[in-house]
Amino acid sequence: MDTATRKLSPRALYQDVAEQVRQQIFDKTLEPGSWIDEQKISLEYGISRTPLREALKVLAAEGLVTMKVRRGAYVTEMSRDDVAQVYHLLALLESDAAALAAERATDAQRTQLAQLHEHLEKQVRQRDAFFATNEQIHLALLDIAGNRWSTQIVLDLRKVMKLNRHHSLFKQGRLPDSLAEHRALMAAIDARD
Amino acid sequence: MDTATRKLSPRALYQDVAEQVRQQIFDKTLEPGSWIDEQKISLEYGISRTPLREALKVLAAEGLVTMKVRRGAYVTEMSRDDVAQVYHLLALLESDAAALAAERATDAQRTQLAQLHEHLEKQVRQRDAFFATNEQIHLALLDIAGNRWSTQIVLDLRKVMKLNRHHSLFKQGRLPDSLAEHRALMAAIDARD
DNA sequence: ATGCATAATTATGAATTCAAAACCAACCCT
DNA sequence: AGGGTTGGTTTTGAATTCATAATTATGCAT
Repeated sequence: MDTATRKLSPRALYQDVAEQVRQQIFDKTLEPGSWIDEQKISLEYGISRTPLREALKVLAAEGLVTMKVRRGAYVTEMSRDDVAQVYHLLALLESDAAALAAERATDAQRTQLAQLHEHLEKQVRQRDAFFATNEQIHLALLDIAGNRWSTQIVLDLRKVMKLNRHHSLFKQGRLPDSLAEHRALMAAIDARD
Repeated sequence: MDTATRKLSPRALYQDVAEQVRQQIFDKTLEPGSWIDEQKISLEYGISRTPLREALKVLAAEGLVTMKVRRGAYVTEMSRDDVAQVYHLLALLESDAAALAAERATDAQRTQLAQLHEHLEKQVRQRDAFFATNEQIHLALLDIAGNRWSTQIVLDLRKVMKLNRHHSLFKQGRLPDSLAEHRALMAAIDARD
């Protein structure tokens, strides 16, 4: 990699690589269950295996890949049980964040949430936009709750959720429920409860 | 490292190293806030920097160390806020696990829990033994709840809790509370609620 | 004497090299 | 013909080497 590119990135190479591999996992270029060929990928990116191996350890910690001794890393496969478990966990953590947010939010934060919610209501027909705003709201709630450990865990869990191909279908079916929950949530936040 | 030792360990070297550094962090050989000298430690262990660096990335993912670009890694410092946040999270996750366990536990698992609880009651005067049994019960509950993601997160959070020196004092003051909670919990489990 | 600039040192980040374990296939023996 | 063994190939695991950024120290000028 040329020096000019390096200068512009405040991140270490292995972090960039982790992000690229993460994207390849999300867009299914690297399929769940498939082994990750270190040599092939490092050649592909024009780097050595060292930063790639460090990146793989980061991804393993996030749960996106699984490492087997002397066999290397493969993309994690999510069973139906795994999906249910992670979904349960996300619900638990985000409910907690919402409850804390209802107590602690400042007036400015409340108006911001109200705006996002209003925005959401208008996007019921546009799935992608809806999900994007939905995620924004959830992140805002986490931010207001102010528990950095909780936030980090939710971000990681959302990543592994993206591994599952039934993910969008799953959420799609729950769209009306989601909207109802959000309305109840906004009411609770207004009531500071 | 000699081949005989290697044969016996199914783990990779970086995992062993991660465990050793972890212990050094727990027993305060490596103090919170202090920089980790890669060269020094790799010499100390008689290994190269490569597996140590990989181990540090694992520890960074666990939250035990923090990495700064071009500065290396330092042992994470837990602020009072951090401790409160992690404590809150642990309470949330373990309550959830307990609730699930109350629903799902088999008869065999219930008797096992009852035995552990009985054991605990007898150890009120022995702090160390009490904490050990206490932890056993919590792990058993997580196991019964059967959410591997949740279990992994709790294990990681317990690790970072050990960073804090006020940790044991904190728990000490809560010992009677802890016992009361456990009694309520056992009642709930008996009632399958 | 103090402050800034520059050089030397030190430590991290990455590439390369070396070692060894696992996989695969061909061959031999029963 | 089938199964096991052995040799070769491939890939991972770790050590070593090289490059580069950051820190520290030194010297010069004001």
